[in-house]
Order: sequence, then C-alpha cells, then structure tokens
Amino acid sequence: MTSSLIGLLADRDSWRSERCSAARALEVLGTPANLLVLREAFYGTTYFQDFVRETPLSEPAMAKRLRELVDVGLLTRVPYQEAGQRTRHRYELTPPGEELMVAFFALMEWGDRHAAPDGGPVRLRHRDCGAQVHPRLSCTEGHILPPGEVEVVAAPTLLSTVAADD
Amino acid sequence: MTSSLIGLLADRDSWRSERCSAARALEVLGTPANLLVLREAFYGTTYFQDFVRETPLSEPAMAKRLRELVDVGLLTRVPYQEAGQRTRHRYELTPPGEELMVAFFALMEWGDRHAAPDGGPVRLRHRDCGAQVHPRLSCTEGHILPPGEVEVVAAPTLLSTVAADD
DNA sequence: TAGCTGACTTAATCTACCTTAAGTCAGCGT
DNA sequence: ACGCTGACTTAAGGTAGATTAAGTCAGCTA
Repeated sequence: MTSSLIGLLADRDSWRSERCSAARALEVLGTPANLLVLREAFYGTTYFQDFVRETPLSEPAMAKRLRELVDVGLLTRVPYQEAGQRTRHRYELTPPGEELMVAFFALMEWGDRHAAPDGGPVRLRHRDCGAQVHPRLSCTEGHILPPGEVEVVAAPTLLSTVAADD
Repeated sequence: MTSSLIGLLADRDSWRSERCSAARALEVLGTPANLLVLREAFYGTTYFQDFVRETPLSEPAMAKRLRELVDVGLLTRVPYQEAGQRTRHRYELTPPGEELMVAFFALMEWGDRHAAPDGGPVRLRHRDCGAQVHPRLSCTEGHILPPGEVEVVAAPTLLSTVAADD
C-alpha cells in the first residue's frame, strides 16, 4: 500500500470531497486551462498578449481565465504604461498564487520524468546557491522522504469526534 | 518578480505549451475529476464502490475516469476475490501514479492554507519518525527554499541551440 | 477631433464531460 | 440451470468551457 490511512476510518466521512482541501484547491483552479495560465505566470509572463501567445488558449478564453484568476485572488491586475501608449494592465502573481508553485513544479517534474525523454526543457535553480531545485516531501525532522513513507492521518483537532485514536 | 527566467528568452519558443512537461502532465490528468479519483487512491481507496462513494462522481463517470487512469498507467487493475464472491478488480496506484503524490499533497497544503480555516482535515506523517510532512522545494545543497528563491532556467542539454549560457 | 491599437466582449457554435435511468454481463451459490 | 449482485455500459440530455469571427472601447498620436 502506498500511503496508509491512520486514524478513524469511520471519520472518513468527515473529510470527503466537500472537506478535502485539495478538492477546494481544484475548485479554485477550476479548469485545466487555469493551470496553463498559472504556468505562464510562474514562468514570468505578465502581459495579456504574451499569455495568449504562449498558450493554446484563444483571446476570449484567456480573458475569461485571467478574470477568474484575478477574482479568486491568484493574480492581480497592475497598471502600467509604455512610452506613448495608454495605460494597460499586467497580471502578476499574488502571494497565494506564488505558493501554488510548489504544486506546479511537482507536476512539472512528474511530467519531465514520465513524458519527456530528455528530462524536460527547463530546470529549477536555487537563486542563492545555484543548486538544482526539486519539489520533495520533507518532514519537520529534516528528512526528505519518498511518497511511500507518508502516512495520511486524520487531523488531531477536529472539533467534534476524536475519541477513538489508536 | 516571483521567479526569474534565466537563459535565452528567445529560446522561449522551444518550450511552449507543446513541450512543457507540466502541460503534458495536465493532459494526462485531463480533467479535474481525474485528480479527484487520484486523491481517493492516495488516501488508500481501491474498490470501485468506494471511489464512487467518496467522490461526487456518478458510476458512469467513475468507470470512465478509472479506465482512463488505467490506460495512461497511473492505476492498475488487480484482481481479487472475496469469500463466496466472484473475482473482481481493485484499482491500485502504479509507481508513476504514486509519484504524483508530491504534487497532490502540495495542492492539498495550499488548500489547507487558503481555504480551510482550521488547517484541513488530514495531516501527513513520516512513517519512520512520526514527524509532520510537507511538500517543499529542496535544492541539492540541502536547502529548503520558498518559491521566491527559485529561478526557472532553460535546460542545459537542448540538442540544438545552447550557446548563450551565462 | 478623427483614427489607430491593444485589450477585451459578444455571439454563435461545438465538444467534452457530467447527470440520471436503464440495461448488460460474469460467475458464485443453490 | 437459474438467479443474484457488483461492476460496469448505453442512451438521452444538460452545462461549462472552448473556438472563430466580429464588435466595442479607451486614450495616445496626429
């Protein structure tokens, strides 16, 4: 078994989809297209036309996605003005948006490993030390662990029913 | 700026969506529903009915998702037989499927932080030391770093054009 | 003040994936 | 051999999000 479910299996009902944090994250991300747009943002894209150019999305779709991502607080519109041009807006990651990078980079690494023969077209580098960066599972004791060593346990502080711990 | 794009910006075209590993991963994941199903698998679910019960998906949709996930190699059908029952199949994560855990858990942690008031209903624990586990960006020098310290660089070994490295 | 341009919006249409409601089918127990 | 049951499949219909093709609109340039 890959990850063990520790704790009250009965409690399982208390964290079905409605309560699953990842499910909520997925609601926010909404559609795969939103992740495509975020990818662009992670790569540093901020201009509308660049978003359109770098993704397979059409203008109307992109406008919609960007608006949605701004609405949920992953991007912000920031005004800018180029010489001789009128004021326009760029789209920048908010801190919550930036925090999705870990998940995104994990996805990317997975894609590199399983869909790209040569390891993929981009690398992640630690700005401060230059070493390569990877998303990993890390425990508070400082261990880096493989997925197989993770146990999924019910959170200890559920208001109601936590009597039958092991 | 959140993450800097180092290397040839011109090379940017060489790793647009078609080549982006994460985009490929997204293709495989396909629909948000697939991630829901995988979530269940990560939590330890293996039986068809359990998948149906624990997610908002209907039977036909679940059958379709499971088949697709088996087809792309994230799950395998393994036969089993309960006493007095005919042979049926469970759905187990394959190693590639298991490797998606890092991405999934990162999504979950993000959801915990931004959508769950109390930190979410489940915790991750290191089987061997009991400490809490978090998805993190880790560099090969052993640093755990925030997303802001990551630089996205073009991969060094693209067959063709890599002259202008820094 | 008229025109240009980038950033959208609107409209019509298509498709993918969902739903519910019925089948279908394999094979164990009787 | 017959029926039951869990695991699907089929069918009909809905909705969300995509596409292309045209607008619209703000505001700097001329």
